[in-house]
Amino acid sequence: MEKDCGAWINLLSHKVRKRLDATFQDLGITGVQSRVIYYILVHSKEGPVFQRDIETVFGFSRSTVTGLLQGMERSGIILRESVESDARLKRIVPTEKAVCLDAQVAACLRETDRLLTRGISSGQLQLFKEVAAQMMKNLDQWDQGEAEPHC
Amino acid sequence: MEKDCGAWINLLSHKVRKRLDATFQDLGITGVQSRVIYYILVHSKEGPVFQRDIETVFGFSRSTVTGLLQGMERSGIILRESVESDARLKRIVPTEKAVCLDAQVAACLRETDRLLTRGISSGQLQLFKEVAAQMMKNLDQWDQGEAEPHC
DNA sequence: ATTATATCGTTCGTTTCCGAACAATTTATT
DNA sequence: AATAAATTGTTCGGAAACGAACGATATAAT
Repeated sequence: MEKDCGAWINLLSHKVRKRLDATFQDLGITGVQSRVIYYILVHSKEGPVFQRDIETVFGFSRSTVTGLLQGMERSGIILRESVESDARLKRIVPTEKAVCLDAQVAACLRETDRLLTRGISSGQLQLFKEVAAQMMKNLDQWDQGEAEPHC
Repeated sequence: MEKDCGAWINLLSHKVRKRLDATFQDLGITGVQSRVIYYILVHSKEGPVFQRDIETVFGFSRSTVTGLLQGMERSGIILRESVESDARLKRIVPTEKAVCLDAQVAACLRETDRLLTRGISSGQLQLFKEVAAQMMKNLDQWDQGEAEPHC
């Protein structure tokens, strides 16, 4: 029985998350949180980061982002501040605690990526990313269209 | 900012699941359930299927499989029967309802895979799978070893 | 035979994810 | 100016995933 592409991707994704969770357990944050906090740390230097940025960058749904950030606020690694210029928005701000984790988080993410791509040439990796990008495009196109006939 | 491999994979995985969920909504089953029921339908012809088979094939944890199958039993697409020869095991049996869905499920899974791989040559796809396999091996190796230094 | 070990499934609490329905606010239309 | 439409975030219920701790059973070791 041939395993389809989706199954491959799902399985791989689980394993990656599992590894990330284990890696960051000592730091008191989860794998997904590590990615989000890293993004916030990097981009809040350049300008304000809002919830909807997390949505678009990570491809999470609105409600997912809400829950995720609530958890992170509870853990004390971010704050969510109201914005005067637009009352709908909330600015995501990293706390002291998050800034302290910065170097460690970055190192862990790099290390995990190194492990993941062990034994894979940069050329192969490049093609892998290209294929992944194409797949993403395919799914997004369908998502936009939405009107395609169900099978 | 370079997006790391894990992020790519996670994002892609979500989108695939989303698409599968939407596709199977009309049939009253979820995306993951569709994969599992397909596996069961195919393999229960050859011999009994137990929960642990689902574990190994899909890479899910024990508790995940329990919950998944409980949901499927509640939906009436499978039964879980005790086995006389070994009281620990439970045989997973597809119901009438599941058998009726067989062709549709198979078609939907194929269709989703077709959409996913649109615009990707079979050579590229082959390499994609090889890279994914290597990544899986890398993660499994670490999982076995476990003793590697945390970053 | 008894004890130890391994296997299989359940339960519990938690995180991660979604869609749908909602409220509040901003922007566009007219 | 008033109404319509779009954007942002929340809440709710549920599915999908995990680890840890547990009980029951089967197999191995002594």
